[in-house]
Amino acid sequence: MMMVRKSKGIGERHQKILDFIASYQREHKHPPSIREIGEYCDISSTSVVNYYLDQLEKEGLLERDRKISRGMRLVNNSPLGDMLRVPVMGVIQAGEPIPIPPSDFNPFTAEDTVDIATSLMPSKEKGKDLFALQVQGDSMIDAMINDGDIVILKPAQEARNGEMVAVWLSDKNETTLKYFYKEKDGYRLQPANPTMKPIMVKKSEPLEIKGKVVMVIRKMERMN
Amino acid sequence: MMMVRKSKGIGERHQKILDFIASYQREHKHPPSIREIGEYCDISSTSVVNYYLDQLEKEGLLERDRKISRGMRLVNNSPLGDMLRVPVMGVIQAGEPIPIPPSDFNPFTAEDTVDIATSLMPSKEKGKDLFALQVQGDSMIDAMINDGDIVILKPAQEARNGEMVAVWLSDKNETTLKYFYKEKDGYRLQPANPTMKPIMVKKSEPLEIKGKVVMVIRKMERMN
DNA sequence: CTTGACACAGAACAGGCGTTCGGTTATCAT
DNA sequence: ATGATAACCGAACGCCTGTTCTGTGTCAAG
Repeated sequence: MMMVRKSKGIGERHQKILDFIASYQREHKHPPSIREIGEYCDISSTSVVNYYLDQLEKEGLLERDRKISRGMRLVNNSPLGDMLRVPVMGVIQAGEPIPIPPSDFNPFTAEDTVDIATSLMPSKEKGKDLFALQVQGDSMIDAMINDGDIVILKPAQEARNGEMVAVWLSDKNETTLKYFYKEKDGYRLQPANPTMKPIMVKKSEPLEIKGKVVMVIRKMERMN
Repeated sequence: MMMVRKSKGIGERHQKILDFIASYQREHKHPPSIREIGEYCDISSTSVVNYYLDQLEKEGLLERDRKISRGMRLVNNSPLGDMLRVPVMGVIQAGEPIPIPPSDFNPFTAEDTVDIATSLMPSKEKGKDLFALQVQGDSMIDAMINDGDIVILKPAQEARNGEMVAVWLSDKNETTLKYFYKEKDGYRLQPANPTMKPIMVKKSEPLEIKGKVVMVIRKMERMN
């Protein structure tokens, strides 16, 4: 019996071909040939595979370089995207100042870095001046940040309401991560955990904003 | 006159070939053929290109799939490009079951995905069966996981002590993320936040482990 | 000077691989 | 019934492409 597609949309077999191309590309680092597609999809004739590839191309899901071996590529997502290399400047912990990179710092020569896909980065923080810190200790726990977490920061001296910032309270000799709110009589540092009380800082008290938190990454690595 | 290489290291021509392969790959999304390399590098014989490619392969700068058209790939610098594409299967929230991908699921054709650099992945969880869920609501707050966070999970039906797991408590109709500990009389589900009390589950009560949490990602996106 | 390693050229061979074309079967509207 | 169309098969054709083999000129060591 025949398939029931009748010219509109994408059928099961089209999908299977797309899946195969993607996984083959992933595994072999180059696209499959028409005959390899046919073998995987139980299509005995190369002309039928060609027939389907033509349709996929018309649907805009595939690009083809005719006459070139394996000259096809999936056109939707860009699997080989770019990523940012963010330098890990050190650790952040209560009672210690926050290390800040010098302006001429080159992330590619840094010893310790983390790679972040640009597709993961919020908004337009794609600038290259980002830096990362590893959290040490449980002191940030009211910011929903655990021991060992990696926080990615964008250097900043001021912040808008609702942004999470890294602040240095010099009189308390304390480093902390909190949501930042400006109020009439000073600043409110709101923990991320809503069950916890905010810290109120008067205008007279010193408060240095060191950076805005852009992202938090927690790796769950346990034992062996 | 001849080139002056004499068997050791990489010469000017090797470098030109590597550069060409890289730029050709960027432009065409697939590697060049031997003859195309020859044309660009002013090498009239395919055997000479092959000769150079062999050397590059011996140097470990190139990999080749013999007999396969354009079956070569640069192996050296991968500061950019080595990432996992993890499908976002849906949301996780209290009172809802956890969506689990079918075994034949292909992440590369998924509509919603997140890209994670393999360098960020813990241990050897580099398998392709990972999936991601977006946290909805504050119910996971005692697991140090906030509304909007992305959790990356590895499918699992059982866990070892100390691992963070996604569990489905069918009698309480509740989904939750907790650290897992097996004890004499049942299981202890320990919140990540040490100021909070654990949940004790008796052996008689139903407890379904759905997956182990491998990573948590929090994007701090605020206003515009 | 001889020898051998090295860096090439060129041609021929053999598979790989996309393309094309003539047929076949099933479904469906006319 | 009949023609149109979609979904196939198989084989042949021919370019694409990697491989291999023979040969040539250079250069340094013995």
